[in-house]
Amino acid sequence: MASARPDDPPAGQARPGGQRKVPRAVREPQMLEMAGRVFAARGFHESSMDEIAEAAGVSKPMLYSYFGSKEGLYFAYVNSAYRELIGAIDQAVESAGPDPEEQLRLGTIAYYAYVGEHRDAFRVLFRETGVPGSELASQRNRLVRRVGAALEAIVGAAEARAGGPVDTEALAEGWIGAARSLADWWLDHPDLSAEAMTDRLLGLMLRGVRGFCTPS
Amino acid sequence: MASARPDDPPAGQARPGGQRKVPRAVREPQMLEMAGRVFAARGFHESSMDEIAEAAGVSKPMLYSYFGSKEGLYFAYVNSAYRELIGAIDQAVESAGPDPEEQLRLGTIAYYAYVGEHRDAFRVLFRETGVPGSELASQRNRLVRRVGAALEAIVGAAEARAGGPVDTEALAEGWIGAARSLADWWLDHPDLSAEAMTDRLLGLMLRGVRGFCTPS
Amino acid sequence: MASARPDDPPAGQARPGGQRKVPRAVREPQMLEMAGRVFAARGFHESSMDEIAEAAGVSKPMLYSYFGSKEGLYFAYVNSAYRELIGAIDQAVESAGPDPEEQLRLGTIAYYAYVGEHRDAFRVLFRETGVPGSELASQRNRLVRRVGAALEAIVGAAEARAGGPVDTEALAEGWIGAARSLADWWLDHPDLSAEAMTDRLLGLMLRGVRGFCTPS
Amino acid sequence: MASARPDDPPAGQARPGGQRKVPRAVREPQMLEMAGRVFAARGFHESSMDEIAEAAGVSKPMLYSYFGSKEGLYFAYVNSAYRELIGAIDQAVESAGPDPEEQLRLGTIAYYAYVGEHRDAFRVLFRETGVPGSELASQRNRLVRRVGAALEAIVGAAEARAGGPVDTEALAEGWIGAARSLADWWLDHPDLSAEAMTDRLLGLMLRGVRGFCTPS
DNA sequence: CATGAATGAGGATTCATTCAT
DNA sequence: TATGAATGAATCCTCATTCAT
Repeated sequence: MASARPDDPPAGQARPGGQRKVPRAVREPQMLEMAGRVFAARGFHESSMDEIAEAAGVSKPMLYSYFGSKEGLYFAYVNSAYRELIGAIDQAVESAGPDPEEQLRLGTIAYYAYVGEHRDAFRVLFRETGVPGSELASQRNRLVRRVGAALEAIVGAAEARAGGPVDTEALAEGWIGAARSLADWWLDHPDLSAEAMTDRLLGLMLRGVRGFCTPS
Repeated sequence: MASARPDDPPAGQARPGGQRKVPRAVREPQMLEMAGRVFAARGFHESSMDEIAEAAGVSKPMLYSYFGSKEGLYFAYVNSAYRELIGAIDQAVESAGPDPEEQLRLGTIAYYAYVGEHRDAFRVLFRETGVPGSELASQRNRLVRRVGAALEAIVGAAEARAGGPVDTEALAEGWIGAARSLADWWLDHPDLSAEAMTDRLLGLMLRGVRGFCTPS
Repeated sequence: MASARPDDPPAGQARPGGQRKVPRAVREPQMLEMAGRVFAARGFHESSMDEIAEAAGVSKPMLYSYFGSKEGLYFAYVNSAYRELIGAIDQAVESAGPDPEEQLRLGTIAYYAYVGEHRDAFRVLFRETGVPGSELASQRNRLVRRVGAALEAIVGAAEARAGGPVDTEALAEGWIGAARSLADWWLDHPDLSAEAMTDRLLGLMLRGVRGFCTPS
Repeated sequence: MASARPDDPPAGQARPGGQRKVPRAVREPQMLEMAGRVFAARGFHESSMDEIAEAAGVSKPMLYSYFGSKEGLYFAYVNSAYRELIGAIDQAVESAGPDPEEQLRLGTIAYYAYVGEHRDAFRVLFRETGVPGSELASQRNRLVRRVGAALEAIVGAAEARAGGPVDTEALAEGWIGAARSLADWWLDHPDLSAEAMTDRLLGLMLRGVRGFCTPS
């Protein structure tokens, strides 16, 4: 599965020498950081404790002494990342006034700001990695293009002044993401019909799509 | 990681006798079907060819002779599933008239119908499996609840007549899914600011959310 | 072990249609010939019955029905090759007069002529060891005895005071080893004739053989 | 192919307790030694890492951690053996005076002495071909060049009018082939000393080499 | 605190070989 | 006769995990 290595994790600053007696409070974040890079680059299963240990400039027994197991390390990383993300969002929301829409806007900015600054964390938290996915792109793209075409037709080529094709692609991605998540949720609430799910999705998204035609 | 096995794949009908000399055209779909079940239940990496072979009532060398490798098998399944899904959507879209919104509606129904009837395929195609995910739920849910609260506030508890809390949760899931997908797309188009991404997401979703307050 | 593939075996004439009902006397040599090519190119262990069957344009069960096993096929090939080689040498020796040195010379020419015309056979016969070789001993010994007889005649039973039969056998082994190595070297310097190779070998060895008669 | 197991490799001293924490410098030669026994007894392909590991009283992952792969282990063994052999020969040659024939004689004695004391190494080095051998070429060539140099000195650069370097190389190949075959034969007639073997080889070959100087 | 050394367990893959047609 | 389909049995190799220092 050589092709699955997206990009080798950026080698890390692993101070060669590896000081001894570094206090836990210092070493732990270092290890988490490097673990995150490796997890992001390789996915959970393709990451080996060996590589993480080396990247972090630590010996494997250290990893185990700190985190207990590979999963423990993974959870520790995911948790800390989630905590950071949610913390950032909470702070942004609090800094907003009482207007829920403003809260949503600032929270979303915080979300994207976090994603922009912590690509690795985002990859680990939200992206499907660790599955031989490269060849799936073509099929996935067909789906995106299908949806994109329909959305473009709705938006209307004429009115789509600023955006152009790229915009519609992003729209389609968002649409599919929402559809997927709703379906995901549906799997745990199976007492609804496909039509009901469709109503929900359209109810949520269609106005927004239409809105791109007319000035808000 | 014994606890990570979500639910044992439904055992399959693997006729113990395992007929010999079944023509290829018959055996291949059987194998794909069972492979799908196992992949859906365990994820790619946790699925072993041994288990798949046993579930399919076939010997491992058959799997290799038909699909070449574990990845080959995975791709074969994913491809056939994607093909089915896209085929179903295309058919639905064609059966719709020229109205793009109607196309979108029927396509979406087809999508959910497919998901409803092929849970395994959906899991393999769209769900991140194969990562020790169970314990992440709590964190993820905090995020959903944050968004859900904001959305609920917008929708207004008073006006949320029919939906109730579940609806808002679904809404939040959809929102997060869209946000995630847009972020995913952003990773490949990094020349936009976090604010620009936020504008996109709000532009797409906010109207829809608002719409839940007022009769469409 | 990709680097071990010296040169892909020359693809063979495997008639695509694969006639049915070909009499054994015709098919068997075809199969042996192709088997030899593959064995020579890959070595015994790296050759798969699949590849041989395909190269010979036959199905694997045919191979088994004719030769019983992979080793059976290998032995059949080696045997037939040895038989050819020894036959050629015998004929050359007989065509020589009674002079043992002339016999040796003509026999050696025949040896190199055979090697030159049947590179594959040479490779299989003399290059590969580390192979289920025990049963080949009989054939090999015939070759040793041939050479040994000629050498003994040269040395002269009368003068061979100290050495006795064992000595001549050792002599023959040494002779054959040198001949083999020179042939090996010839494979990489193919611009010499069989006669030239024979001159080299005789020039190197004959004096020594003669020397065993007279006090050094 | 049960009958193909010539003689089970001599079981080794693999202390059942298998000490832990043996330093690498100690364990590596142990492993090589046992690997050599197994390779000699079975040949490369018939030797399994499982068996070697067990014979060496080590776990398989150790083998891989030390040598990387089965081929790596094989090369490591062959290399060390070649180095030893060539070292012994070099030392003997240096201890000889300036006379090339004496050098050849002492070198040959060293060769047979080594073979007599390291049967396993000899078997692996010279019996097995048809083995991932490409990288062995360099070592083999060193041996050829050693012998070639001595022969060339005997022949005399001055008199070697026609032949040139290639000839000497062929001569050396022939010499080594004869030496190897005699050693091979010696393995089955072990009641001779290394000196006796040397006498035989020199008696057979030396006159021929000398003959290249003077018109026959 | 920190690690070099070691392993149990299991996974993907291949191949000689044989039915059933 | 001839073969497409099928498999049991290994083999190489990797990895999370743990002693002993």
